[in-house]
Amino acid sequence: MAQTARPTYAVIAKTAGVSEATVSRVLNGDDSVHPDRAKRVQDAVEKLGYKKNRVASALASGRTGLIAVVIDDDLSIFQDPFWGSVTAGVSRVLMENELQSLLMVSPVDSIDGAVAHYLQSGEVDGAIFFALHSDALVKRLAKQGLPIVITGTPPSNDDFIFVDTDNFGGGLAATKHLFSRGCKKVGIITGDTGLTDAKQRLDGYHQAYREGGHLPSKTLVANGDYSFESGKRAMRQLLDSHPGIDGVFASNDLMAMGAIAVIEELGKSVPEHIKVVGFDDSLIAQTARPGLTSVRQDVVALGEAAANLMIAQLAGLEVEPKILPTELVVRESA
Amino acid sequence: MAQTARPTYAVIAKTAGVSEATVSRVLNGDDSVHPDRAKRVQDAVEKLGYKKNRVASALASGRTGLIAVVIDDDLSIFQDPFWGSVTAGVSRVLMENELQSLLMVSPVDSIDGAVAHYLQSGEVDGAIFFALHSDALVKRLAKQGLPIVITGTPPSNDDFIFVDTDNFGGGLAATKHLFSRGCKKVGIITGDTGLTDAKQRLDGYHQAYREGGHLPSKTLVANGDYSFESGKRAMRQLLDSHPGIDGVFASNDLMAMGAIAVIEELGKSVPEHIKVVGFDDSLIAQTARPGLTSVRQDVVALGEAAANLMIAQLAGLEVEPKILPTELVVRESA
DNA sequence: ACGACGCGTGAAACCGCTTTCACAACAGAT
DNA sequence: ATCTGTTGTGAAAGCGGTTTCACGCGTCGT
Repeated sequence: MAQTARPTYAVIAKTAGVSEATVSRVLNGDDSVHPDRAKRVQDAVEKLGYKKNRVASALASGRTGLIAVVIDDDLSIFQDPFWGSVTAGVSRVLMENELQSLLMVSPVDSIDGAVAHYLQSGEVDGAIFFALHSDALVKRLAKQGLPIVITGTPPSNDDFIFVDTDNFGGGLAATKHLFSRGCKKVGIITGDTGLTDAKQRLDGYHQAYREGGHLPSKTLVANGDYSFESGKRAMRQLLDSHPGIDGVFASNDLMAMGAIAVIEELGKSVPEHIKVVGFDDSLIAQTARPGLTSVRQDVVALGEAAANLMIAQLAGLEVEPKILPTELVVRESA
Repeated sequence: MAQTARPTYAVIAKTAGVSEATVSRVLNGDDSVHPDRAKRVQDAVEKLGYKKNRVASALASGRTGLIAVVIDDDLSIFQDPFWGSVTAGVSRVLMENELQSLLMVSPVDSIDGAVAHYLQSGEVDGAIFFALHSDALVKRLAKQGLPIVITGTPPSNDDFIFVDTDNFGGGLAATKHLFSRGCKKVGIITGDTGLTDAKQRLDGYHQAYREGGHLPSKTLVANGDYSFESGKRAMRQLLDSHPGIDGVFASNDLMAMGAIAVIEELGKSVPEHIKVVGFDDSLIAQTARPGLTSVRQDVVALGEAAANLMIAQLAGLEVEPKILPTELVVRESA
C-alpha cells in the first residue's frame, strides 16, 4: 500500500548530511557514531516523521520480529476462554520486546500442511505451540534451527523447551481436598487423554489415592474431552457404575459444570451429596452457583512465561523448561 | 535464522534452464508462460523443496500478506471468551485466503503509541479493529490508504467499513421478551456506555418501552462495564431503588450472572421473582443453572464477516458495512 | 512480400535496509 | 618523525524476490 511516499534512508541521510550506513547505525543503537552526527540523524528522523520499513529491514537482517503462536486445534477450542488468556499473555510480553505475535489456529497434523509451510518460509523468528497433539513437525522445525517453545508438556520426551502448569500437583491437591472433606468414593472425569496435561491430572488423582493407602476402582475414571457435554456424559457414567459416589474431580471447569448439572438433574445436590472440584478457576468457576472449587492455574502467566522463554532463546541464552504452581481455590462445591 | 541454506530463484532458474523472471511468473500464476517451461519450473521447485521467502516477496511486491487484528483494550478483556471466538473466526478466514493474522492486544489510545507506530511501518496490508474506544488513529490510517475494518459500530460517524451485531434489535427483543413473560418493571444493566454496542443495546431497551406505550424511569437504568462484579453492583443498585423490580436485561451474560447472584443472595429467586435475560449466549449462559435466557450473537460469524470484508477491500471491491442478526435463546431464567 | 501485431521471454532495475570492508583521521608509543 | 592502533565513516555489495521494458519470432492482413 504505497500511501504518501514515506521517506527512506536516502532522504534521512541527505537531510542529516551523513551516509545511509550511519543512519542505519543510529537507528539500530550502534553507539560508535559520534553524538553530534547521531543527533543530526535523530532530528532528521523526527522532522520527516520517518518510520522504518520493517519488511526491508527483515530482508536485510534476517530477523522479522514475528513469533508464530500456533494453536494445534480447530476454532472450537476458542470457546474455552483459557486460550484467549494465554494468547493475551504471550502477546503482551512479546510486544514489550518489540516482537509481534502471528496467530495461527489450525491443526498441525500434517508435517507438510499450511502451518508447516508457513513456518518454513522464513517469515518468523520463532514459534510457540499450544495444545500440541503430535510433535513431529515441531521436531523438524527445531532441527532446522527455529527457536521453539511448547506450552504444556510435549507429547514425546524430546528435549524441547516448554512451560507447563503443575498438572500433577493440581490433580493431587484437588483429590486430596475431596478426601479431607470426608469423601470416600472419589471419581475423576479426565480430559482428552491424548493430551499430556490431562494424563498428568489423572496421575495426580491416582497419587492421592495411593497416599491414602488404597487404589481407586478403574470404573471411577471416566473419560471426557474438556467439553461441557462430555462432562455430563462422564458424570452419568460414573453415577451408573457408582451410585454411592460422593466426590468428583473434573479435569476442567467446563466438565465440572456438566457434572453438577447432571447431579442436580438427578435430584442430588452439590456439595451435600456429591462434592465437585474443577480445574482452571475460570470465569465459569467464579460465577457459578454454587461457586465451584477449582484448581487455579495462572493462565496469563503461562502465556507470559512462554513468551519469556522465547525471548531468552532469541537472545541466545540457555533456557530450561518451567513448571508453574497451582493453587486450590475453595468455594462452595467442595 | 539461516538454517540449511534454502534454494533461491537463482537455483530454480538454473535447474529449470529459464530466467528468474520466468520462475517468478510461474510461481505467481502468470499464465503467459509456455506450459512446457512452466512444467520445468514446477519440477525444479518440487525437486529442490523450494519455499518462497515471503519477506523478500513482500519487499518487492509491497504486499506482506499480514493483517493486524487489534484489540483496543488490555489483557483483561480476554477473560471474556467473546474475543477468543471472534479472533478465531478472523484467523480462519484469513488463513483460507493465504493471509496471516497479527494479533495486537493493546490500548490504541495514543495516536502515536506502539500500535500506531507498527501499523504505519508498512508491515501489514490491512487492519481489523475490535472494541474500539476512539477512532482518531483509525481515521488517520484510513486516510493513509490502509484498508480498515472495524468490528462493532465505530464511535464517530465517519464512513468506515464495519461489521456489527444487531445490538439494537437484540436489546429490543430481550426487553420485549421480558414484557411478554409478564414483567411490569424491567430494568437494564448496561455495558460500558463509552462503547457503541452498549449504547445500542440500551436504545433497544428504550424502544421496547416506547412500543409498550410508556417510558422507563431513569433509575431503572444501571451502568455496568461488562464485568461480573459490575453486574452485581448494578443489580444491588436496581434493587435499592426498585424493590419491586421483576425483570432485568443485562447487556452481557457475565453481568447477568452477577445480577442473578445478588438476587439469590437476597433470598429472591430467578425466574420466579425476577426474570433475567443476558446477551451473548456464551458458554456461561449455556452452562449456568438456571440456564440463562440470552440474546445470541454469532461471534465466530462476526469475526469471519470482518475478515471477509477485509479480503474484499484488498481485492479492490466496493464494500458495505454489515449488520448481523441476533436470536433470542430462551432458557429458564426468563 | 511487407509491415503491424501479439506472444513468450530474459536482462536488469528496483524494493529499503543491513553489514562488510576499506580507509581517513587522529592519538599515543617509540 | 615514523609506526601502530583506534575511531568514525561511507561506498557498495548484498538480502531474494517482482516488474518493467525491449526484443525476437511466428502470424495475419493486404
